[in-house]
Amino acid sequence: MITCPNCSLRKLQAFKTLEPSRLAFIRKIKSAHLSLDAGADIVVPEQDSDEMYTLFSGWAFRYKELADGRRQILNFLLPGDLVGLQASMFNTPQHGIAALTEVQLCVLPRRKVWTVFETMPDLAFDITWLGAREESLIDHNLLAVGRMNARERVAALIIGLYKRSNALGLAKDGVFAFPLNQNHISDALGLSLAHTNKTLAYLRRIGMFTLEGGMMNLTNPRALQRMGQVFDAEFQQRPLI
Amino acid sequence: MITCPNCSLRKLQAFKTLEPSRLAFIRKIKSAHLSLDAGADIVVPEQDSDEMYTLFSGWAFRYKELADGRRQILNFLLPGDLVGLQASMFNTPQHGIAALTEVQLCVLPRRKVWTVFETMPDLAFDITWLGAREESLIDHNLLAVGRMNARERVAALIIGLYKRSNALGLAKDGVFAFPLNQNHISDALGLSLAHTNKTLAYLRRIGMFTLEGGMMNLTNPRALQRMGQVFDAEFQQRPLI
DNA sequence: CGCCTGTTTGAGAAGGCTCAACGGACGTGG
DNA sequence: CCACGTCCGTTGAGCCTTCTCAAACAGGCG
Repeated sequence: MITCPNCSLRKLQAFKTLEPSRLAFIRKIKSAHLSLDAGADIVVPEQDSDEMYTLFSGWAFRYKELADGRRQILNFLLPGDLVGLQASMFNTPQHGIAALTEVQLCVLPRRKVWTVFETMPDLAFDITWLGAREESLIDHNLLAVGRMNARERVAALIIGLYKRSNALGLAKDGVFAFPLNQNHISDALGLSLAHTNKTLAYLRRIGMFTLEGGMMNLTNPRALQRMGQVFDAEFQQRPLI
Repeated sequence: MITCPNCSLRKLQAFKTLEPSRLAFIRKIKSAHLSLDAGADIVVPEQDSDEMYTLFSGWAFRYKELADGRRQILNFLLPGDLVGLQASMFNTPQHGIAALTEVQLCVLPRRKVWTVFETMPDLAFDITWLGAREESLIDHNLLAVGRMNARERVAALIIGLYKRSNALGLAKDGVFAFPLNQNHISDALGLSLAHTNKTLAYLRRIGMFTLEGGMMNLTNPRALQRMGQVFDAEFQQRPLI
């Protein structure tokens, strides 16, 4: 059941207090729910979109493409993430967003974004904070793609997704759902498909993880974290204001 | 002279209207100016900062480093850009910001950011928009670093900086100030210094540009733009709200 | 003059790429 | 129930873009 009280946004420490008045307001501006199958387009590049979303359940990813088809995945979206903030701030989005799994979205009409800023400054602040948080994730991806070798990149990606899953209560004892295929991984890390496969095989061989049926099992999270140079501090909590 | 009316923010289409009341408000929350020499740290990673800035003049850059010293430049900051929005939204910044040239900054105390959201929703919206714009620039960098070869990356960087300079009125006939050295370029593009040098030499040899005394002269902007696959649409204007 | 920072150039190594083929799992239709 | 197509993961051979290491050069400054 899709209801605001159990929205993952609360797990991100955003929308902390949920007084009746805020709840009522949120309910009023939220125009609908939306369910999409895995693979569906949520935002299409260059195509105007009049909506912004919140990801209630499932995974999605943001990407850009070059004219000849080369694709770069910019970041992955997990429950509680804002979908299409950038798109809603510009006239035409310069990136695409697609569903990685089946997803449920809460729809916020673009015009209403302004209403939020006008009438609910703390909510507006939350939106800005979520935007800054996404940028921080992209920063880390850029560091990985620009300055890490293949092993380090893969390690950083896996650990990063694990930590985010964990913060949402979606991981247990190093085990969590991992819906990416090797194509997604290679496009996220700027590697070729073949080399991604070999790197994954290597990490598996040295006992870093097992992966079957879409479930990732980290068998040596310490070593993986060290290899990926991912620090807890990267995953920040909301500030006090 | 540092005055709000001639701030480059206006050239970005932000802070469009400048009525006396807004101007007075901005002046009130702006606590000081700050001048720093080239090379100075503006934000130090992991070190709490109580201030956010607006870049009035000069260039700066945001970067991240790995434990062993490998550095990735995330994006460059030009006049009118927000400096440290992310840092001000988190408790401790995960990136550093350094001055590339001599810079002049307008200081906005971190606590006042909340005041802006509370009392000036349109200004708050501008801040969020500037944040989304920065993210969009990083997106493009990530695409370049992840999926372009060395020539394409260098071309994309040069053209991107040219377009931004041009939008600020800082370029004329393909000529503009280019304060980066090859170390900055290589760290921004995820290339080694040696290969960056060879790539630049190649582009110069085929007549794409000349560079002397810190002035970049684009002698074949068309070809350079094609090589970098940079589109005008990447540099968006503010939406209508 | 000597030093420092930044640029240039070369030789050799290698990490990652391309191309190609194969295998397994799964779903569909005859 | 089997044949087939498709999607995804796996593996190998050879190549090439980019890296590393090293050295030398140019300009500015105390």
